[in-house]
Amino acid sequence: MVVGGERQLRASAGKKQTMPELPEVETVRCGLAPLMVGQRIARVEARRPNLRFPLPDQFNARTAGQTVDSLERRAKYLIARLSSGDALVMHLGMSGRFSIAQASAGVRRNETLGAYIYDTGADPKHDHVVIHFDEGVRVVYNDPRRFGFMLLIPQAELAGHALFHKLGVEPLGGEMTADYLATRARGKATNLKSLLMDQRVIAGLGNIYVSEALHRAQLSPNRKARSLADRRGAPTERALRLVPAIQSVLEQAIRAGGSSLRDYRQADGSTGTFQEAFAVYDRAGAACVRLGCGGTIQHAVHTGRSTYYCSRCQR
DNA sequence: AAAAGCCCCTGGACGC
DNA sequence: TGCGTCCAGGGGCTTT
Repeated sequence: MVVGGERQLRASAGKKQTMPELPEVETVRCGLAPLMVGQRIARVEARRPNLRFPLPDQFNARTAGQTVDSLERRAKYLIARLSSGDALVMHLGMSGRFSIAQASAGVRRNETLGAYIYDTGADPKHDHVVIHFDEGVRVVYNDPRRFGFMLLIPQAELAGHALFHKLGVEPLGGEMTADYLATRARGKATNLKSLLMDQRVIAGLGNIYVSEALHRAQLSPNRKARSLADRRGAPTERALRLVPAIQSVLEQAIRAGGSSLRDYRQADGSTGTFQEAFAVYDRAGAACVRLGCGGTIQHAVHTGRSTYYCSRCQR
């Protein structure tokens, strides 16, 4: 696998790219963690001054020589805790991706590299940040649209930071109960799609998985959010259906390695496969896959985002 | 305060 | 084939 000293797969899937949501970010985390955690950063190379936000002041000075103590995920953020006490917070935005390269010929292959390789087939001109590790591994951040960002935040300030302090529950963390959803939805005039997209309510859901979860729960995206609660604020049967629908779709997507079509390649060169299991996303005009439904997938727009749903079985 | 709209950015799809 | 136009969207910010 080590070819010409550069170990970097470059291939393209030739498919439409989708954005990273929770399952994709979790897939990235699982792939990067064995390469980064416990390793010492040799230097960080910022090839441009900013992504969505300016890259951190003294980026290299504050990271070089630091060890990565852990790599965590919160919502769609990756958080690398450094031995300095800082946290490197990374967000992939719409088009962010990581690839991994080994520095030079003759470097003993790091066996953990076999776990996941993210190759992107991405244009190197969008390789904006390169993290060089002592062992010769490079973690390369590529982001054509530059909606992603990286920030250095003292770990002690993470919880209170504007990015995090308003975030809602993790959908897979055990706090997302029907009672919780009912409490947060009670009295809300907005539609169900917008409620589920609201990161202050549930952290990490995005456009694809909201559509998929609503189909799984047989709930219309147009339904009023408040219909998840009854008059006394107790969860309705709809809220009880929604919880396992959200969780199962996310768990299935994580098991499939995410669904981002061109990204997050695994060691054998395969991509995430969950897009093959989409029931509604990007399927406008197609037949509903629910057995015996016979409906047709509709396209709609909620708060500026595409929504896909079956108007027959989602009520 | 809640809800909706705007904007950042680039590549890909599409129409002529 | 080339060029223009539109669309994708996470989330911070602004407006209503």
